[in-house]
Order: sequence, then structure tokens, then C-alpha cells
Amino acid sequence: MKKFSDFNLSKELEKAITAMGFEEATPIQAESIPIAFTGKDLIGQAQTGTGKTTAFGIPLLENVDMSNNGIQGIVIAPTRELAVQVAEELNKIGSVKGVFTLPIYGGQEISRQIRSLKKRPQIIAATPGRLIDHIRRKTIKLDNINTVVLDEADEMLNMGFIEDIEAILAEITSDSHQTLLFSATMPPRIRSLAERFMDNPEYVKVKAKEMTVKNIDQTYIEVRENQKFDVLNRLLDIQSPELAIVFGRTKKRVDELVEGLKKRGYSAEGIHGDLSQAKRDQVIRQFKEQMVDIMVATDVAARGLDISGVSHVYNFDIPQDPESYVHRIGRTGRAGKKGLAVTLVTPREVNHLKSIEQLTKKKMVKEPIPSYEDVIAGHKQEAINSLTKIVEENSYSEYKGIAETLLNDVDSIDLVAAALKLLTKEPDQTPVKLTDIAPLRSKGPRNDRGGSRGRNDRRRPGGRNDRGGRSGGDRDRNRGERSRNDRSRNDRARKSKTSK
DNA sequence: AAAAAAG
Repeated sequence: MKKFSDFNLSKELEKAITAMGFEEATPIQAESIPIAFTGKDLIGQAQTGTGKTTAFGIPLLENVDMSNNGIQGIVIAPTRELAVQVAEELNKIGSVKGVFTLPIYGGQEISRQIRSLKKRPQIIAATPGRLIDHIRRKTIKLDNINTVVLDEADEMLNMGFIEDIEAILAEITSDSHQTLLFSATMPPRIRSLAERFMDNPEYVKVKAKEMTVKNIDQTYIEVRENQKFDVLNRLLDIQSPELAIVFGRTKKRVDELVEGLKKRGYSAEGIHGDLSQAKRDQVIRQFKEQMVDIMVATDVAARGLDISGVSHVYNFDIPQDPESYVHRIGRTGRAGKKGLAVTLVTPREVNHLKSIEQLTKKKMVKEPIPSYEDVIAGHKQEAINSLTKIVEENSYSEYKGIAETLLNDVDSIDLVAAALKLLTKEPDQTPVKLTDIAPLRSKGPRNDRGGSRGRNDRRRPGGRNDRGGRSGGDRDRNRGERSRNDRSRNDRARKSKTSK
């Protein structure tokens, strides 16, 4: 086990790291920090939650020359929240040295950012679009850059930012600078980017075993689409998570879930890309401060967000992309704590679940749909917990006199039982209907024929056989016959085309 | 197909 004290850090950084309570380095930190200190370019293959930010943050901050007041370090991240988080982390580690990191991202008033830039940050943590905007306006100059970090490079590729990244890297005019690239996977496009813009990089990989999510219990529940919301409510009641993230597959879905959860009395807020940046920032803040217990999110919050105390992740919708599953559940079980991830799966999605299991190399445990009785039991347990907690806190001296008088007339067991009954929540049955069901369904013109559509969907995996059928259909058409059968075959053929 | 990011 490597410790931070083994790295020969500058006094300032050592002090900050100790103050943050860091002692032992994670594997990615242990491997990449010494290499980065030699000044070489570095590719680190590691997922989020492995301590990546500190792994690149330490060399980045050490490289800052306090006598130079230009921007010397730049971190590029795929989402705005990530840029903010990286900046916060760097400000913590760099505080003693006096290094100022400014987050730069879209959706925020640009004039305000330009004003902040006048405070001369040494490091910028940015999303690609807004960074390019500033470079064009010449409000950010790249001629003093000595360290460039590409965070979550593969995700930036997936999101179509690769051209932006190339444009930014091409703008960096300082003769010699160090480039650190971090990515969970290494697709060819990222390799070629590295070849073009990096100088003989060293390659560091955190083994798959260390990136898996060992302190997260993973379960799934098979449910019908229209049961999902009630099942989620039951789970929330039974498990009463400290902080939970609920992932939905669309922005509309997230809005509806928030509305439904609020109707049922939960403290929930949503986050997705169509909300104003001010709202997004606010939700993250409230959730971090535990003013809000449940954050409902699209995959915007799947990656990298490090919020301590997230005890539960609920996949209200199974993620389409198995990679995304790993990232989503990685929001819990952080910093050595236990986490629980529950995925709701409709019967037709069970195969998809298996493909996720292949990636994680871990079987999810199937749980039954929790019963109404389980909910009642959960509520009772919660009442007991809150009562005993108050007893432990011993903060009720003003009631003791009344209690004694009461006990003269009422049996003590009756009294405690009554108190528990009073404390036990009634399960909320407010009707909530989600309209955004939008399963993977054909967009054929005859959407009203629900029954046959379902059948076709189930057959879709055998689509290859249908192709043979279609040539038969073609022959029929040549004969000028348009039977009902023919039409449905046609639908299927169209579908197998679109599914490619 | 959806999500993310520049207005």
C-alpha cells in the first residue's frame, strides 16, 4: 500500500492532503502520480470512483508556478456537474498552496465567467463547448498551459465532443506541456487522439477487479411497467434510504417521477439536461446538504458525481447501455461505505439484464416484489427506530413530569404501543400515473394495434428469420396481393431495419 | 432511442 507521504509532495500539498484525511493512495493514484511527476504524458485507464481526480489533481497542482499569473492547467470534463466537482476538489487540495481553480461551463452567464477569469485562476475545469467559446473570445488564453487533463475521455467521445477536444488541443500553443488522459475504456478513436496529441505516453491501467463495485449489493426486481412506481414507493418506504438516486431513462420520465414522488410526500428533486443550469446546481447542492433525500436523474448524473452518503441507487428503468449501469450504481458504495443498487426490470428486459451481468461479472440477486405487509412492517420499524433514537438522545426532560402523571392512569405497555402507533406512517396511496412509458417500441403507423405489436416485439430477436419471410412477401406483392398477413410482415421488416 | 454540450 502506497501512502501519500511516499510521493515527496510539496509541503503545501502534503498539508492539504493530510487535512482532507487522505493517507493511503488508491491504485490509480499510486501508479500514476510518480509517472506524472517525471513530466511524461500519461494515459490512465480507470473508472470513476477510483480516486482519479486526486490522481491527476496532485501533479496538476504541483506543476503550478505561483509566480506566473496565467492559466497553467486545464481539465476538460464531459458534464457541467463534473467540471464543478473537479474544480471543488482541486480547490481543496490546492488551498494551502493558494491555487485557484475556476469551473467554466455552459448555461452560466458568460459575463460573470469573464469577471471571474479576471481573478486570475491558475487552473480551469471546463466543459468543451464553453471553453471553445472563451478561446474564440480570447477571454481564455492557452499560451501558459503546462498541464492538460482529459477526464472521462471515452465519455466525451460518446457524446460527440471529440472534434471539440481536438480543436482545443490544437489551440494549446505553449511549446511543452504535459497531457494526462483518463478514460474508462480505450476505443480506437481515443487511441488515435492520444497518438496525435500526446508525446510517447506511459500507460497505466487499474485492473478490472479493482474497478468493480465490491461494496455494492446489487439486486433486481421483475415488475410490469405499470407496477414500477408503486414498487419504487414500497422500496423507499421499506429501505428508507438516507440519500437515494433514482435513474430514469428520459428527461420527461424524470419530471414525472419527481412529480409523482412529491405527490406521495417524498422530498425529491430532478436533474436533467433540459433544466436550467441554475436549477441543476441548486438540486445538486440541496442533495449534498441532505435537504432533499431523493434525486431523480437521467444519465447526466450517472458518471463521476461524488456525493457522500448516497446509500441507495434505484434504476427505475434499466439502462440501455451496460456501461452506464456500472456508472450509475457507482454513485453509491463510495468511500468504503456499503451501498445498495436495485434495478426494476420488465419481463422483456431480463435478457438485457443478463448482458449487464456479463459486463460486471457479478450476478444480481433477484428479489420478490415487496408486499404491502412488508411496507407496514417497514413503517413500524421506522417508528421504533425514531422512538429509540430519541431515547438515546435523552432530550425530553421537559416531558418527564407529564409522563409520570400519565403512567398513574395508563399501563406502560399500552402507552408505548400507542406512541408507536402514532409514529407509524400510513402508506400513501395517492394515485400517480406515469405517461412516459415509452418502451422500445416500433414507430409503425398502426400504433393502435397494441396486441399484435407486443407479439412482434417479443419475436424481434429472431428478426433474421423474418428476412426470409420478407422475400416471400415480396413475391406475394408481385402477384398484386395485399393480404393482412403481408402487411404485418412488412411491419416486421421495417422494424428489423430500424432496429439496426 | 436517449442522453450529454454553445447560444
